[in-house]
Amino acid sequence: MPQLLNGNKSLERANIMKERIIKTSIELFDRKGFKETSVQEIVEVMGVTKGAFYYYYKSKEELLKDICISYMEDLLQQQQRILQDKEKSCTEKLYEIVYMLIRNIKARRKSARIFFREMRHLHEDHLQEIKAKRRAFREHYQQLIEAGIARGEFKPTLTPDMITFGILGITNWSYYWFQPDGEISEEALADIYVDLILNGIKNRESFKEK
Amino acid sequence: MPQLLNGNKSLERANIMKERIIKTSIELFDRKGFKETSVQEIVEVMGVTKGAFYYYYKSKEELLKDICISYMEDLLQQQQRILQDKEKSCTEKLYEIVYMLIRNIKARRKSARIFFREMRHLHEDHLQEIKAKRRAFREHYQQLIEAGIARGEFKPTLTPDMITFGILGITNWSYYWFQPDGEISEEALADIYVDLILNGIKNRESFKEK
Amino acid sequence: MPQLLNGNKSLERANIMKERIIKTSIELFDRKGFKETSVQEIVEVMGVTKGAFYYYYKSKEELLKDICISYMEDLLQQQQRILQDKEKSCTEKLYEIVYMLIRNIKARRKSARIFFREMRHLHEDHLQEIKAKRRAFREHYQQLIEAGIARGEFKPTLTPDMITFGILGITNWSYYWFQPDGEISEEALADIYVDLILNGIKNRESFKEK
Amino acid sequence: MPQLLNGNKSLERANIMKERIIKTSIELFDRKGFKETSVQEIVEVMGVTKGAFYYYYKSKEELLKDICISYMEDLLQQQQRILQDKEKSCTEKLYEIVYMLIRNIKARRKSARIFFREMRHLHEDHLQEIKAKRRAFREHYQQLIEAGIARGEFKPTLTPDMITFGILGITNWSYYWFQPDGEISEEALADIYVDLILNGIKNRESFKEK
DNA sequence: CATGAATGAGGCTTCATTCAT
DNA sequence: GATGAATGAAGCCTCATTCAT
Repeated sequence: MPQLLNGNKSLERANIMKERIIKTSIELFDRKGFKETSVQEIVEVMGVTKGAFYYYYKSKEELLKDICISYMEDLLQQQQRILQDKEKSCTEKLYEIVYMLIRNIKARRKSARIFFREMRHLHEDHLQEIKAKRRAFREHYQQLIEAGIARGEFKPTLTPDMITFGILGITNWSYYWFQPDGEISEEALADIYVDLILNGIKNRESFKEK
Repeated sequence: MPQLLNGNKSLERANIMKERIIKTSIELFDRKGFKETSVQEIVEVMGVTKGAFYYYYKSKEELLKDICISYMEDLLQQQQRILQDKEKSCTEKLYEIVYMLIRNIKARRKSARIFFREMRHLHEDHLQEIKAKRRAFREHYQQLIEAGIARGEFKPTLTPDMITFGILGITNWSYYWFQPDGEISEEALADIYVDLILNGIKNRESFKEK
Repeated sequence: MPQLLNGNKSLERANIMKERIIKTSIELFDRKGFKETSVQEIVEVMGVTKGAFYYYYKSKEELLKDICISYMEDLLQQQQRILQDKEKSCTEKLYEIVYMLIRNIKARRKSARIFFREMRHLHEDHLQEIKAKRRAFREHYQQLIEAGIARGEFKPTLTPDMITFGILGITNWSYYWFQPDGEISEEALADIYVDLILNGIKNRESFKEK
Repeated sequence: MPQLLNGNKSLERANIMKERIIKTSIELFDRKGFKETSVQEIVEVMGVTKGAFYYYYKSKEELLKDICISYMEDLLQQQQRILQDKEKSCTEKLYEIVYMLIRNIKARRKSARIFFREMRHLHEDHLQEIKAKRRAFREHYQQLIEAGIARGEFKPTLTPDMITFGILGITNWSYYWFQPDGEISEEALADIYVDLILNGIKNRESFKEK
C-alpha cells in the first residue's frame, strides 16, 4: 500500500506547504487583517495559484482556525510546563509565566494579535473550541493566584478572578506595543512587570527618608 | 441661501442624523466588525436608504473616523479634567483615571473596541490624527507617573514608560471582559486595580505571622 | 411618504425588470440547463451588469424558484378553473385539462422543462412548497378520475392513482417533443390523446367485418 | 509486449474497473446530477484517486456517454428480441414491450433518468449517436403500431406517430414516480397500462345498466 | 497502473459608491 | 434632502484536467 510506503513523505510535504501558507498569511493577516487579506494575495506572495491553496485548506477560515488554535495550544503547553514544576513557589511560577508571555512576543506577536482581533471570524464550533482553550489558560492562571494566596505568598484579600484579568491585561497589552528588539530587553520588561504585580508602584520608603 | 436663513436649524438636524447613524453603526461595527457591516445594513436598521447615508457621510470610512476620533477626544477631555486639578495628589489622580476608564466601559465599550480593532481601516491622514491623540493620552498618563515619582508618591526606581503601558493594559483589557452590570461594580473593580497598581499582590503580612 | 406616492410606479418597474430577467433566463435555462447557465451570461444577454441581477434576485436559485413556482401556480389555476365548472361531465373536464396542457406547451414548454429537470437545484424549503403544488395538481386530476368512475363515465375497475400517472405521462411527455407550430395542431393532438385515453387503440370493429 | 501476453486479462481488469466507475457514478449522477457530481466525489466513494479515473476515462463526459449509450443499447436489444418473435400478435408484443419497460425500472431507473436529464452534456457527436438510437427505438415502436393497424388489431384511424409518443409517455413517466418495491407489482402496473392503451377508460357497460 | 499536487478558468456573490430623479 | 436602481471591482471557492513521479 502506497500509504504505508510514502505516506510519511507526502504527509511531510503537505505539512511543509501548509507551514508556508501559514507563515505567509500570518504576516498578511496581522498587517492587513483577515478580511482585508485575499486568498489571491496570499498565493501571489507564495508564488502559487489559488487552486494550490484550496488543495491544502478547505477555506480561508480553516486557515485562520489553524493559526488561532496552534497559537493557543502552544501557550497552554508552555503554561502547563511551568505550572507542573513542584519545586517552585507560586511567585516563581508567576514570574515564569510573565516572562514566557513577554518572550513569546518575539516569535508570536503576529499570531497573538490575529488571535485577539480575528477570532470572531471563526465559525461557532471552532470558536467554542478556541474559547475553551483561552478560558483554560485563564483558569490555570487564576488557580496559581489562589494557590499563592493559600500558601501565604499573596495577600489573602485578593479577588483572584479580577486580579487574574488585570495581570493578563498587562502582558496581553504588550503584544500591541512592545518591540522585542528595541532598547529594553524581554527579561527587563518581565522583571518590571513582575515587580509591578508583586509590589506595586507606591513608594514605601518615602516615609523613612522624610 | 438657506444656509444663511436656517443654517443653525439644518446644521442641528444634520447632527441629529449623524448621531443616529453613529449610534446604529457603533452597535453593528462592534458586533460584526467594520468590514463585515455593510452600509446597506446600517441604513436598513435605521429605516432609511443609502442615499441618506451618503448625504451625511462621504464614505463608510469617514463614519469610522468620526467614531474613533470622538471616542478618543472624549477620553482625552476626561483625562484632562482629572489632571488639571491642583488639589489632588498623583495617587488620587491615578485612582480617578482608572475609575474613569472603568466607568467608561458602560457607555463606551463598543466604541473602544471599535477603536482598537478597526482603526487600521482608516486612511493614513486620519490614522495619524488619531494615533497622535492616543499618544497624547499615554504621555499625559506617563507624566502623571513621573510627577508621582518626583513627589515621592511612587517608587523612584520605576521605568515610567513601561509602567504606563502596564497600567494601561490592566484597564484597556477590561473592555474585553468586564460586564458593568455584572456582580462586581465599577467602583469595586477600580479599587481592586488601583490597589494592584499601588501595592501589588505580595503578602507583606506573612512575615509577621510567622 | 414616498412609498405611498410612487410605490406603485417603482414596484412596477421592479417587476418589469424581474420579468425581463425571468424571460431571458428561461430561454437559457431550457437550452443549456440551470447550472450550465451563468449569471454572467444572463446579464450579458440582457445588457446589464451582475450587480443589477443581484439587486432584483438574492441568488440564482431564487430566480429558479420564481420560475418553477409561477409555472406550477399557473397550471393549478387553469386546472381549478376547469374543474369548478358544474355543468360539465368528467369526460368533458378531462378533455379540457388535456387540451389545456397541450395548448400550454406553446407558451410554457421551456418553463415546464426547467421545472421537471432543474427543480432539484432548489433548497429544501422551496422544494417542499413546489412539490406540494405538484402533488395538488395530481390529486385534483385523480379526484376527477374518481368522480368519473362514481358517475359511471369511467370504468369501475380502474386504479385511479396509476391511471392518473399514466394520463399525466402522455401529456407531460409532449413537452419534450411536440412542436406547436408543426404539422399537427394542438386541438388535433388533444383529440388524439383524449381518444387514446377514453377508448384505447384496440380495433373493436374488426370482429364485425370478419 | 504485455498487450500480447496478457491482453485479455488486463482488458478484463480494465472493464471491471470501468464497471465500478460506472456503477458508482450512476448512483451519484442520479442523486445529484452530472454537473453537481465532481470526479473527486466519484473516486472518493470508490476509494481510489483521480489519476485512476483518468486512466480509464478520458473525461467525465466520456463516462456519461458510456452510461447513456449502454442504457439505450440495452433497451434496443430487449426491444429487438421482443419484436423478432414471429409467433406473437402485435397486441402481445405491445404488452411485452410495456412490461419490459416497467420491469426495467428496477434495474435501470437511475440510468434512464440520467439519460433523460443529462444527455445534453454530451458533445455533438456523441449526442447524435445516442439520439439515433433513441429514434430507432421509437421508430420500431411506431412500426409495431402500424403493423397492428395493418393486421386489424389496432384501429385504422390512429395517427401512429402521435400514438407512439403517447404510449411512450406513459411508461417513460413511470421512471419518475414508480417504486418497484412498493405496493403495486410491475406485472400489475404493466397490465393496467396495457389495458389503458388498448381499451381506454370509458365505461362501455354503463348503457346496459341503465 | 496509480498517485496527488497543482493549474487555470470560471462561477456565485457582495458591496461601496454614484447618479438621475 | 432623499431615493433606489445600477455599476464595477473584487472576493471566495470549485473543479476538470494535467503531469511528474
